[in-house]
Amino acid sequence: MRSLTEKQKRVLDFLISFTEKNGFPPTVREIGEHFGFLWSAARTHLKALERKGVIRLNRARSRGIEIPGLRPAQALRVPVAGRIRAGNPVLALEEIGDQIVVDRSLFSTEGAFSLRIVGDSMVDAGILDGDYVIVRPQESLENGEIGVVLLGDEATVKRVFFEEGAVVLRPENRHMPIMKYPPDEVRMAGKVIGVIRKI
Amino acid sequence: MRSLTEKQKRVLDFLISFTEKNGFPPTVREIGEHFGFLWSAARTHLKALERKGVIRLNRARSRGIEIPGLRPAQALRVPVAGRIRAGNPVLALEEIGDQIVVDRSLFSTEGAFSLRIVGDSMVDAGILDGDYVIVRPQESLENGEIGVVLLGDEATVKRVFFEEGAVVLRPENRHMPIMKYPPDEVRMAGKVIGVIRKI
DNA sequence: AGTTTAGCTATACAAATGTATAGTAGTAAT
DNA sequence: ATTACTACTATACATTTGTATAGCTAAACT
Repeated sequence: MRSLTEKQKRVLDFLISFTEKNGFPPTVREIGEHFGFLWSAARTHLKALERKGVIRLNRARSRGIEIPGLRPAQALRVPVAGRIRAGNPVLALEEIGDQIVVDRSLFSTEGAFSLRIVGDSMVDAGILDGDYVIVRPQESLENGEIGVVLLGDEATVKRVFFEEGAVVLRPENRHMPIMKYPPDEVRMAGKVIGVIRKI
Repeated sequence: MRSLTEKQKRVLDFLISFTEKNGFPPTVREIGEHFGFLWSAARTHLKALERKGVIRLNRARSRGIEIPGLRPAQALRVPVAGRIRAGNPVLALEEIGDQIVVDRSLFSTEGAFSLRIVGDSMVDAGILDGDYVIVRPQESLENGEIGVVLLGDEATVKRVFFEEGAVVLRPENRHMPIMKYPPDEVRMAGKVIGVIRKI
């Protein structure tokens, strides 16, 4: 494949960023408008890019530009739960207000959900008030992992240890007390696999 | 809003699943083909759904069905810089190894980039070793903000204060010393606007 | 000097897609 | 029974979008 000209590179970059932003490729006229020229010029660029093998033009459909190297769904959509209800057998996420997009290469779990942290109980683990935690739903935790635990209908994020006859919930905050519960009073909702903070 | 009929629900479900799968909504003819009827029937359904307030029909563009609540692709791709060079007038990101996808509703800045944190100098601000910080490029910082600072070609994340004749870089770690530099030895690369951690 | 190529304007036309209207049949509500 | 609505067929037409062709200019190449 012959190398691209500067202009062709810029057009290709626009195709990629437009597609990633909108989820679908631009029309020839949108390309022209963006660069300030007519669609026929855009069309010529597209045909040059196709001739050089970096895109494919899918006739017989509008917005039919295909970019082989472009990984399509790099984004995973995660619901932000306002409440979690301990349904049976599965947990029910309630008051889903929003969805946030996370990177599949970082958080690949289908079915993951998110919670907004309220309070300072985990500051020593780098989880601050207002942070989003990404949670992989699972019914059990390893000793010492940070997880989402249900106490009745209350969901809380703590570091979890298992002792004989007790589940120990340890806040990561020197000023807060460790709590112990009988195993039948707590239920694991999932493991915290990530943190996202907006400053 | 009046409730939807069974058929209208099925059409709406198809709109949603098609859009999530493909990234863009179907055409009226694709809807008709899927259900086995003509496009004019699909069109009537769409108008009924619009009348009932669950979708909007964006005239003046093809595939113009908008489903509120279903946001399109909210993904912003952010490069992860391995090095930052203090070019003039702009900074040069070097050794870009990867790109991560972040949520536009959280981090909307075009031109943002990301750095991988090495070390524990910011643990008390909830920024741990291995975290990604999202950075909005800017040449100056407000007093007390967390920013990316260039000392020569070395990039470091610190909380920044300005005193007379000195720039103060304060690590968020009790065991590390505060550093002061003459203003002409440091250069601001950007403000830390977010943190992403994979556990 | 002549030729090719990139990069554009201008315009025409074709195909895809959206929109509207007329009509039929069935169902539900008043 | 009448009205309104759903759910479709059939068809016409408007708009958007893709494609092609004929230029024109500048730069690069032979």
